[in-house]
Amino acid sequence: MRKSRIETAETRQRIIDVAARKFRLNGISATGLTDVMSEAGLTHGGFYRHFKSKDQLVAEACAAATTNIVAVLEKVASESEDGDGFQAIVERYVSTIHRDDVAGGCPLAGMGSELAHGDENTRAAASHGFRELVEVVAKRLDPQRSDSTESTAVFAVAAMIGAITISRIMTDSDASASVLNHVKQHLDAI
Amino acid sequence: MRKSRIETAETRQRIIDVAARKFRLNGISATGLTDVMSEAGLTHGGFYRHFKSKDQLVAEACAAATTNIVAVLEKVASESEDGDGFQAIVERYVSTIHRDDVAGGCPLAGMGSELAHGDENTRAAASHGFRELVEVVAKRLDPQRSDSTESTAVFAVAAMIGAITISRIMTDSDASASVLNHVKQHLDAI
DNA sequence: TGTACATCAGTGAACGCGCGTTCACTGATGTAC
DNA sequence: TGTACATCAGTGAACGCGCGTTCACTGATGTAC
Repeated sequence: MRKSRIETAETRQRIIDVAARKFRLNGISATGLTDVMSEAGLTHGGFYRHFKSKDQLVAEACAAATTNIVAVLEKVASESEDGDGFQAIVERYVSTIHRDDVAGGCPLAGMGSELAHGDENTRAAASHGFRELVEVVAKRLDPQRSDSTESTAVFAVAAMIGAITISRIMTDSDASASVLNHVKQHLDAI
Repeated sequence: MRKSRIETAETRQRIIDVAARKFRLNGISATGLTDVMSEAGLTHGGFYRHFKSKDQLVAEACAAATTNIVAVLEKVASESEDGDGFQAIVERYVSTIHRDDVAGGCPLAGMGSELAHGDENTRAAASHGFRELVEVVAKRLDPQRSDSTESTAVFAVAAMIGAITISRIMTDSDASASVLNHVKQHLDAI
């Protein structure tokens, strides 16, 4: 039954990707390893050939998810034809598309409150993700970065994360979209 | 063993209060009914004399927690001696004190991502809490409220919730406090 | 106001279930000669 | 390059445990006369 090194690496990556989606979609505590493994096409017993604990998977899934959202925003910004790219980032992040794509969205919004209860490595991965997010935004706010650019970027990212978190809680879909629009408008005015 | 109507009502309230604290501190999924009941001084079997399910408790605990944070901010604003009260609200909400008081803090920050997975009643309670929060802030931004005041308040509350969420995730305590300070400064400038 | 009975808050055991984790086993892959 | 053996990815059963929920029972409270 042994698999080749390439297959093993692919399997490991597949587990991380599935976990990253499930944790965001249903929550970390609410997602079982059996769920993750079966969606990755495996039985749960093999999990510990790849990770030493669920906590380790959580940390790696968090890192993978942050890397992904940062790459998406980087791409969106660099492809934007007019402006500095900041507006394009906001347009993408603070949108109903992002709100409705929980499994593929920003992990800081999708599992923010649960990440606060994570272990050291998980919180470190999430912290690093936040810093990268801030950097992407800061770079687009002002290529010659200063302390105040950094500060503005922190503020913007906090508002973006808060907006998506709230928009996913709200029961009224229109009110939810309206929250996103208000936040978008204020961010554009920064 | 039957208790008086007054005692029954007190017990019910005690369960809600304990739950509201535990859910914020450790997360909703991660908190068991046995935990809640034993901290309320009861055995777990009696739970269903007061609530028909855990979901119902989650919804009521969420409502209780939002009512509480709104009252705190209302009080802080009305007691503030200078300014319009908005600054006092920001000072209180976006603080390391709030960051470190997870069990007694804002439920939208403490269990935000988990509330998005809640049932209809839970999400309705959380949505209502958000609207109240926005109203408290809007009232202090401008007593003669307009649509744009409302919009600014939504933006401010989103940033506040995002800031506390992030500050609790970050591993570096100084960096965490610095995020709060940056957000606080930008909100004060609104 | 006093008595007889119904109600029901709280107890503690039990339910089925899924959790994270461990382990003996399998057989294909990787390694050493 | 070919063979012999060690490694180890994945399987499937099992572990102890805590979960949400149910239930028979208890005895003090509430109600009806």
